Amino acid sequence: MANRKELGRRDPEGRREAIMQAGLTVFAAEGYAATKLDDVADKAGVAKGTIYIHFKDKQDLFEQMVRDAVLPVIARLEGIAETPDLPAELVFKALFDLFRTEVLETKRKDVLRLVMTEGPRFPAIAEFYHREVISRGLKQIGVLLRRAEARGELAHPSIVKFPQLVFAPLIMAVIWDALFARIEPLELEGLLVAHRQLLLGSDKPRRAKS
Amino acid sequence: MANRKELGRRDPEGRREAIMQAGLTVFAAEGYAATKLDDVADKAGVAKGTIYIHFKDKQDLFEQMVRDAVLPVIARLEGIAETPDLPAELVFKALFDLFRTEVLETKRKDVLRLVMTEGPRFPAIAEFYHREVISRGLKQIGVLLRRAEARGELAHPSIVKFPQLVFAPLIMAVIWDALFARIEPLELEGLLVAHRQLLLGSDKPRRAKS
Amino acid sequence: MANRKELGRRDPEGRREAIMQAGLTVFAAEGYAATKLDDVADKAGVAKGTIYIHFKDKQDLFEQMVRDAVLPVIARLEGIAETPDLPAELVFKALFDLFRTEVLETKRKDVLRLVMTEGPRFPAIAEFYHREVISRGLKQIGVLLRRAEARGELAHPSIVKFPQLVFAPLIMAVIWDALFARIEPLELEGLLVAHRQLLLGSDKPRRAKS
Amino acid sequence: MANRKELGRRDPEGRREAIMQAGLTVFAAEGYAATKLDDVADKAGVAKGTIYIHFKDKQDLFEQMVRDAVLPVIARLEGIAETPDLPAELVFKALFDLFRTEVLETKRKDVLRLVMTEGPRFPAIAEFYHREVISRGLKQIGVLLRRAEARGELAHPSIVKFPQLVFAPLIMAVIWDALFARIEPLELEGLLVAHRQLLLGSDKPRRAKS
DNA sequence: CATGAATGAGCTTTCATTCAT
DNA sequence: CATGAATGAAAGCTCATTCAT
Repeated sequence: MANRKELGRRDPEGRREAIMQAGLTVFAAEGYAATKLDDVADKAGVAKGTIYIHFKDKQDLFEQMVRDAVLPVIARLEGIAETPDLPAELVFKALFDLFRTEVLETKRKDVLRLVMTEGPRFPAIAEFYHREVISRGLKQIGVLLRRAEARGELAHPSIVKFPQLVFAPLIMAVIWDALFARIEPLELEGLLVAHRQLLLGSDKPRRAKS
Repeated sequence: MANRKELGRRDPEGRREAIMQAGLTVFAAEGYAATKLDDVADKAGVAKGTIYIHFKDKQDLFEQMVRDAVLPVIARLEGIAETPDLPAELVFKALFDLFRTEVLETKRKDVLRLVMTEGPRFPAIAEFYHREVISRGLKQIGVLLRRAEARGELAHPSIVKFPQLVFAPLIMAVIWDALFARIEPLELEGLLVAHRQLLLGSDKPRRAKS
Repeated sequence: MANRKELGRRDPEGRREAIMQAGLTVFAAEGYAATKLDDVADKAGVAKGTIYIHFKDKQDLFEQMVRDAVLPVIARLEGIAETPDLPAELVFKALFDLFRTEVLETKRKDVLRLVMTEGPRFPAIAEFYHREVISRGLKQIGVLLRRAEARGELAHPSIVKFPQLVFAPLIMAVIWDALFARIEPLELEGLLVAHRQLLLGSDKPRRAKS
Repeated sequence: MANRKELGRRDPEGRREAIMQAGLTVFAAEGYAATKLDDVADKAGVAKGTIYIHFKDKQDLFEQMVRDAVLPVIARLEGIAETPDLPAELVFKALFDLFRTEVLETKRKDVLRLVMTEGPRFPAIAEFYHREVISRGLKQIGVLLRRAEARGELAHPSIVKFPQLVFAPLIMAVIWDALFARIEPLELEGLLVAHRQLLLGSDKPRRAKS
């Protein structure tokens, strides 16, 4: 794991990055409290003391790591609702695919889970996440939902008031995966297709009924 | 905090119970790793050593506590789909109301959250929970969904294959509450109403539009 | 050094005492900052953690130890000036002998030195020492001096305003001993005799001269 | 604090000097063990590594600093007893005034205190100080005392054998100042006047009595 | 020479677990 | 059974010292 000597004796940003990467891995595996900075240092290929050059303390490393991992996602959030002429079906597909490939199938999934599990003990993290990710995300989803409703694309208008319902299955998927992946893995793509059909009420099955 | 003297000096089962209650509270507030058995003992009104009379170690206390808190819920799960003649709308309402009043507005919400957050480090807990709660629950929901689909009550048949979608908003609600209750509390009842409308596709709003 | 097992597994006061004794020894030898609680624990014959049962932290151990060592001296201070009819010569002799046998030739000498050397970093200790020892001691010495002056026993009345001059040689002796004992030991008794002669201006030598 | 740039970028001796000055300040404030070379470097306006160019290690810096601060005092010591015709009163006044203005009211007071407090852990320093300052000083004072005694100026001849009594109040003053300056400042000049009167037995007050 | 990031031994403090009472 | 003082293995953090730049 350790890539000692791989990064030149002088590469501050690289070291900082390596420590945060290692931190993410260990925090995700052990949880905040059970994480030993010794392990993080080992995995990052640095000495224990080096962590304290780049971060004030364990908590600072954790918070910086979360912020750092979340920042690139924030940029993406702004652009979701940008092409207003696309049918909602495609937009939601794009949205869920983005989430799947960029979060669920990535280490960012672990950051998301850490936010969920450690957030209650890190108000600063919870607030940051709400402000930077949740409220922005909900706003964007709100735009999408209202536009879709205006076009009659929504299965039911009441979702407009509860945009959280749109991403609830994503949250569940993260949790499910962490708990039950080995016991009963989730068929994620199918789940998201079904969820979209619920949201947008595709007509084919309905017709089949009448 | 301590209810010393409240349990009549001799009452082994009461002590065990008190320890688990105290454990639940502290585990929920601090997380497993950050929980000090000193605090648990204080809150339970017993000496630290007493914990080791009733439980093998910290992990055992945690697992017993989860099991104990989950058991009563299991009993209820079996009976959900018992009255086959009720319309799905009412059954789901009953189901969600049950979950809301018996879990979300109870300390059991904290147990559920502990399972979600600590589960990855406690395979035994994850397996137990999957076996005793999740798979049973999904089976029951599956029955409900198939029955509803047979009657044409479902908004879309694809949910039948993904019964997890039914409780995804409940999971999200637990997480949301723990993270953002203070920042932006969730209007739980409305959310669940909307979710039911999505699942069952109530026609009224649609008609009102046409 | 360690007297492990010598004090019964239950003897809280004994353990506390042993830790303070060990602390005194190590603090005196190494200074506060350089003292390792590991060494204190070893010397006291207890486990490291045991220190934290009896004392909040290292600083608390230090302060308690000083207080504890100083307390018995305080009691004695009150009684110095009690027999007003004795000639000053005898009173001062008794005073210096007391200091010599009870402090300078005792471990209390080390406590006194620790107060002097560490006091600037422990305002609480400095204040405590001033309040409980210095100001009381000066008051008593003041009484002695005024009484002696009234009887014409003093070599010079100006000491009355500077009672610190009375114990200055004692302070010097403590310092000298710690620094130069091996190089050039101080002939303490002679020094104190000479000091008394200075204070009280014994006439014999003068007469011998004339 | 740092006087970066003040020493013209190239001035090895200036840097060495700056480091010792900074060292003196920090050692005096924190004590040897608690002094961080980081702080010394900051205060000196140099990088931490620079200290190791000029000094072998922390201990070397400490010892060099003490030596360096003590050297100029040594020169003065030699000349104290040079004008044999002056009355002892004036010589002692000059001596005490010198000590007061050149040590007690100077940073050298801190060096003196450091020697007293850290000396027991630095035998080299203690020996150096004894050899270069104490024994020379005592010799000079011895000369003065014998000369004064020969002229009948001494209050009592026994001081001749204990010249330490002459500077004991100076030691006490340094300690007192460090501990109690804020609580009960010492009236230094008056103290030294009284001390001189004790040593030399000025006659005026005596006469006033008779 | 000067720098300051990096190192890692070492220290204080914590806390799950034990066991004499 | 119950107690809680005692234990000692960790873990977080510091800081004297080194060395590539």
